[in-house]
Amino acid sequence: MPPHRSRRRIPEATVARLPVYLQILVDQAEAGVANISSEGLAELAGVNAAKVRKDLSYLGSYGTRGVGYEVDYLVYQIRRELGLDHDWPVVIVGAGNLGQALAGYGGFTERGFPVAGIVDIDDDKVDTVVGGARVRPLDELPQIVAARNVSIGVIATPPVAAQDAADLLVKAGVTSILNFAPVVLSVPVGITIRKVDLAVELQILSYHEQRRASAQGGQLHAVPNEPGRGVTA
Amino acid sequence: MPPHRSRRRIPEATVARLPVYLQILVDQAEAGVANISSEGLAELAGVNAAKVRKDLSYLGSYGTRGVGYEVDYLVYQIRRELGLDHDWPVVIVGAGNLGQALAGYGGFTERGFPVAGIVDIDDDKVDTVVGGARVRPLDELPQIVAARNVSIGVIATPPVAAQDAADLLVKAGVTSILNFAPVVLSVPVGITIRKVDLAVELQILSYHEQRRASAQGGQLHAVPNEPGRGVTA
DNA sequence: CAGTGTGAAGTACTTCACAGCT
DNA sequence: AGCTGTGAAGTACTTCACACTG
Repeated sequence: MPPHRSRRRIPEATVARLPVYLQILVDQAEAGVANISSEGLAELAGVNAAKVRKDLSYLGSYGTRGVGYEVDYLVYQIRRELGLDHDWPVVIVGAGNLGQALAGYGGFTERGFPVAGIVDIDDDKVDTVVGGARVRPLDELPQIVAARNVSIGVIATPPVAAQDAADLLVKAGVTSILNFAPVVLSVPVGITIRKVDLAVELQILSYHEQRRASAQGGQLHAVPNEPGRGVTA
Repeated sequence: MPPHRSRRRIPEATVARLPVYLQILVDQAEAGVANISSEGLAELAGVNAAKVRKDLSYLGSYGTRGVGYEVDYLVYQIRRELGLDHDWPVVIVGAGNLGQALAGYGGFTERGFPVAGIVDIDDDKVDTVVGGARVRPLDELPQIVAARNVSIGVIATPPVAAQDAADLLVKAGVTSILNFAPVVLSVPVGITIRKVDLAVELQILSYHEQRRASAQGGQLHAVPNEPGRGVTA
């Protein structure tokens, strides 16, 4: 089998786990580990070894029977499959609390997602500097997207402004959106959306706490590991 | 059927959607809408009507055939099922960029998760005030948890400190953790963990962008709506 | 007769278990 | 002998379709 950029579709559940494996493999490589078995990787990722093997099998046959996987090569293949062989500049809409924290969070740039710009509708926020980026007015969004060839937008606005932000991002040419506002966005077919709602996460924890509290006999229930949610409209 | 706090297990996928329905229903109630059909709610939530009906059926038979659901009553029932009939104070570990943004984000308190405290190991951060909360030293964590009866902890530390933070939270008596650090935590059985990894979200988007770019013929693929990931160790 | 509640069918993902390679 | 890669079995979730009810 030639080294191929695999064209078979990879299950979403697997796509959501590949970044986790990648992170672990990079750490292992830094620690000087050259090879790893599906069982070793599974242990570190907190999943079942069969799942690791099946997940990796979607990339191709990159393991060696009797031995395991070469860490560096796996890193390379996962990166390629995820499209991480080049940077993806992102534009952030909304320079409030969260927008500022995101812009200032070094982890983005470090992991291949440099902040191409951050915009806000509020003139008072424009020209303030957050995390090395100067906040630009909202109407410069199209220029930023065009100039830096941005295809990923991040919405960090208040809920009421989120749909407008989405519309503007799409109009500017962005094709993927990460939405932190607690609203359901509607976008044209072909635009990929992911939503991160912090309150929803806490509410799910609350559900489990509440069950725990009312579980007479106190027998504990296992909640399975589960991947991400995504939408391509 | 008596108004019951349902004891049947609700599928995780449903639990992850209930907060979304809840948000929409609260908005609708505020807009003066008294009744809503599964189809109407589905539309607003961006899901299939059958899914809405099945999800709601896990709570009990709270609809009226031929009419739909009474908004206020549904809000009440979902709140109860999610354990949102009282507040859940949370403690935040790590007062960096993200920790500060979370503490300052009014949405938490507003949605039933007041910040009982924020702690940091760094003395330079201690006593600074973020979002109305004064940062306390890490070793006060147990007192905060005990005093405010906190059962949910939020980890907003750098990756290397996250496992320590988790251990301390568990030792202090926290039983649910929302982890923003990009590491896999290991915790005792019975502790519920949810992880939010911003870089992972972007990498998933990157995958779809990358596929989009290399899709000869450009036929578009629909990525299904998918709920959250959770772990109870 | 509109719209819920739900068995049954369909789909997606997980796990098992083992053949096959090194 | 050990560990991958994968059909097949198992489980979880989604969607259909329709009986039933207000």
